[in-house]
Amino acid sequence: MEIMKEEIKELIRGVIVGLQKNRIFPEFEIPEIVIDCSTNKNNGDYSTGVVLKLGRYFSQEAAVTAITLKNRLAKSEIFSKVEVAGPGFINFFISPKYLHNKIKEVLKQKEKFGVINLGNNRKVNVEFISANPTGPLTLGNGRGGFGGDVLANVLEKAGYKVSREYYINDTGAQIKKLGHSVLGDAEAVYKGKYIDDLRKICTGIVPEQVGKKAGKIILEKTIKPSIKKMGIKFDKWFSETTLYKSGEVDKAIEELTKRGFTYESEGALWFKSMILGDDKDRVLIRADGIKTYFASDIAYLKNKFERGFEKLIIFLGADHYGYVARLKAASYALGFKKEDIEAIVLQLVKLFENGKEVRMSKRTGTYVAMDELIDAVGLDVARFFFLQRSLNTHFNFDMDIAKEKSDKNPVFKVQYAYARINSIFKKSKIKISKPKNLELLKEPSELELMKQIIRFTEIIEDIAEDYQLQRLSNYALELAESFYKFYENCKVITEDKKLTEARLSLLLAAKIVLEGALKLMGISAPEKM
RNA sequence: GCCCCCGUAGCUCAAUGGACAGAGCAAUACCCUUCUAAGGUAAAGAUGGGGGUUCGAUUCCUCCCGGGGGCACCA
Repeated sequence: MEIMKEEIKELIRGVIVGLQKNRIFPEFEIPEIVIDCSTNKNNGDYSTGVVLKLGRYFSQEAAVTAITLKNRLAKSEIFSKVEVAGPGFINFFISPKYLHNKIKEVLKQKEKFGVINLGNNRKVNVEFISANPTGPLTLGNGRGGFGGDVLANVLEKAGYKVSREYYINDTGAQIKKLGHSVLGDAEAVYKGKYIDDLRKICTGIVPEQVGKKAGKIILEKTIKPSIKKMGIKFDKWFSETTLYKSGEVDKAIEELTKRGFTYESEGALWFKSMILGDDKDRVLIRADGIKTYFASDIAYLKNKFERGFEKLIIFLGADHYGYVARLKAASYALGFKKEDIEAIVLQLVKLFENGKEVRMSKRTGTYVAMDELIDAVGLDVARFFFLQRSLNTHFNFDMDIAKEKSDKNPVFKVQYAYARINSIFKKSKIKISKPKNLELLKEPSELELMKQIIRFTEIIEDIAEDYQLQRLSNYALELAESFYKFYENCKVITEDKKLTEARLSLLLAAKIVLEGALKLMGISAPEKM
């Protein structure tokens, strides 16, 4: 299925080329043609300011040039009207006939509607959460969790072959600290009831061993159940320990050395990350012989690329921001491309409860775990709440509002629309499998709903390109709203059998897309509410 | 000191460099003998401040003012 914006883009490009051939337009390299989805209905459904960008190639005013372009474009069946406005915008009004055809496609493709081939089946690895197995998942982990999961869903829909991966830091300093904490000795850092509980099960005297045991229990009994509760399924749980056991860490370090990217200083082995864009060089092997977390991370990076992934998407907490530069440096040093690593940095989630900020820290034992949040507000609300916000802004989560007003949460607005559509189908007792009499749909609210339905593919494309997940929740809300307006203005079940069938056909398309959007977000689509 | 993120309506958040800056919650006035009122309609309400680039800036650059986070032989 072609994306409407792309279709318009190609059309414009073709017309410009034609005008150049006929020497009506001068020769110039055609810039990227940007199609805007108009916010104001008076400005058409879509618009472009491409002529304004071409200004320097024309002696006459932009508006005059735009008119020439417009006259050619107006011949297309896609539009019912094309007009020039303002300084030289070209506004497009999508024709009902075109919309009817698109709705036909939706009914034909059903749940496959929205699938595009942007990814061309390329393998992408999405690594997210990857929280240390030292305690329950926090709201920050939740943000990354939902974000990673939904991005993976969208990328799949956009034609990528996606693998979801969780990296388990099951060795090293954090595990040792966990061991101390469980033992309750002077070097303990983590506190909380779960540590006290672990103390009863994990006995021993060596911190590393106790920590490993405790980490395993936390992973299996706390983290994995939480993730299941969050509605996330990982394709792979990757253990850091295996990188050491297989000798991959040593191999990675060797390779960096072979390529001339390491040096020794003060008894430690350093990686020359500074010449590759990092702030400073980084230690791979400490003076005491212990390899750093960064060393195993490089091995992990290498491992991922060697498994055939063309792109690595990594979700990082804001506190790991500084890590991006060195990861990219390492990937370059190993002969991979920096651009193939895409780091998504999550800004912090702050929690407010009873009007006050709750400082979240595993170390002090004061935090609200993801589990508690889901128990309090439900998975659908939790997901929507997180997904509405851009990942790179600070996010204040107000527990009081989430709890109190949960029945007014926008997610219900979307689900309610879905439930209502179902209700209408139930009442109508008419089964629609093929589109019928679509040409009868010409009310403004009907046309608007159709336009909204068709935008789904654009949303998929946009997100697959810029990873701005909040587009999806916004879209779902807009689609729901279009449905409500249709619902208010157009009665579906009437004496007019043909019109009833036409409107049911439209509703079926709306249902398919609404369900598709909710599914991408991992939110349920209830038959009734 | 250096680096990153943020500052938009009373609150929480949107807005691939485009036209009149959108939602939800809160507040105002209407609409249930009508396919589910968790809905609709009407009105009200915002880009921290100064420069700059541009035909056009919430968006890009710069300075300032606020808030947050990084700058380990920790992970």
